[in-house]
Amino acid sequence: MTDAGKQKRACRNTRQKKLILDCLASDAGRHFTADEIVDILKSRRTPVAKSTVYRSLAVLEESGEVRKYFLSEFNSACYQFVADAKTCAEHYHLMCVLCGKVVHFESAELGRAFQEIKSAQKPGGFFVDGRRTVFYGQCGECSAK
Amino acid sequence: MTDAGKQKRACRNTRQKKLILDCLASDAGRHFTADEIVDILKSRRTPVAKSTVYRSLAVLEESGEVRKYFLSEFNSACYQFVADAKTCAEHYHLMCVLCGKVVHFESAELGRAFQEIKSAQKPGGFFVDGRRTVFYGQCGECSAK
DNA sequence: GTGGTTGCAAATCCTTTGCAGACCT
DNA sequence: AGGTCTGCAAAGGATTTGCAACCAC
Repeated sequence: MTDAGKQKRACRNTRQKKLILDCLASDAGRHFTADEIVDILKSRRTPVAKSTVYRSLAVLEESGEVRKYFLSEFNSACYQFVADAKTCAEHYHLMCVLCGKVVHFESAELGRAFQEIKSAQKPGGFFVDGRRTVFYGQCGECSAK
Repeated sequence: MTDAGKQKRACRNTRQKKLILDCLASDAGRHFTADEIVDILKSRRTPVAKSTVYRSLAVLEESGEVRKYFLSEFNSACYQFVADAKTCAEHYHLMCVLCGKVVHFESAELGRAFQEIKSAQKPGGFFVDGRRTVFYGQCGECSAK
C-alpha cells in the first residue's frame, strides 16, 4: 500500500460526479449508502450506474470531499458530504447500534474530553482522528423500548 | 426487536462451538474474522464449516461470550473473546485506518475523558457505550511513512 | 485526439439460508 | 427418540472489475 500513484486518479469534472456530489450536498448532514444515491438519482431522472457511483465515491473520498463510514453491524458503507474541514472537526457522531440512526453533536465538554483522548499516551504513537471516530451506543428512542 | 425468544437459541454444547470459543480465547485480546477462525481451525486439524462458524459466532455474541465489531473501511466483521465484563469495560480500541491494525489501550486519563463524554449532554438522550466505540486514526508505523 | 470515465454485465467477497443427515441430551 | 446443530452447496447482497464506447480537456 504505497502512496505513489494516488495523484493520477480522477480529475475530470464529469456530469456524473457532479450529480453524485449534488445529491450528497443536498442533505449535507445525512449519510447515504451507495444504493440510496443510485435510487435518488434515478428518481430525479438523472440515473447513474451503480458502478460509477462506487467509483466516484472512492475518488471523492480520496480527494476529501466525501467521507466514508462503516457504521455498524449493518451491511453497507455510508457516505457523507464534507461541507468544510472546520465544520467537520467540531462535531462528533453518535450511532445507535439498534436502529442505525446517526446523530451529530457538539459540546464544549465533549471537545475537551476529546482533546484529552487525543493527547493521551497511546501505544505505538497512535494518532486519533476525531473526524473519523464514531461513538456507538443507543439513541433515546431505542433506549426507551 | 423484543427480548422474547432469545432464550430458545443454541444451548447445546457442541464440539464445534467449543473449538471456536477456544480459538478466540487462545488470544483473547485479538480480533478474528470468521475466515481467520475457519483457517486456524483447519490448520489445527479440527476443521469447522464456515457456515457453522458464522452461526456459532452469532449465538455466542447473543450470549455475551463474544463481541462483534465492525471495524472500518474494511470488509468483514471481527469477533473478540469476552474474558469478563470488567476487563472489557476498561480498555478502548484504536483502529488504524491505513493498515487496519487494532490496538487496545487504557489509561486513567482516557477513562476520565470517556466519563465526560458519557455524561455530556447529547441529543435525544443518546447513551454512549464505551465498549462499542472505536477510535479511528493512524498507528505510529503508518504515520511514519 | 487521447486518456480518463461510464455503463453494463460478470466476477468477487462476505454472509446467510435450505436441507438432509449427524449429534447432544 | 426428538429436536438442535453441522456441513455442503446454493442463494443473497454489497462492492469491484473487464471492456468497449464515450466524453472532457
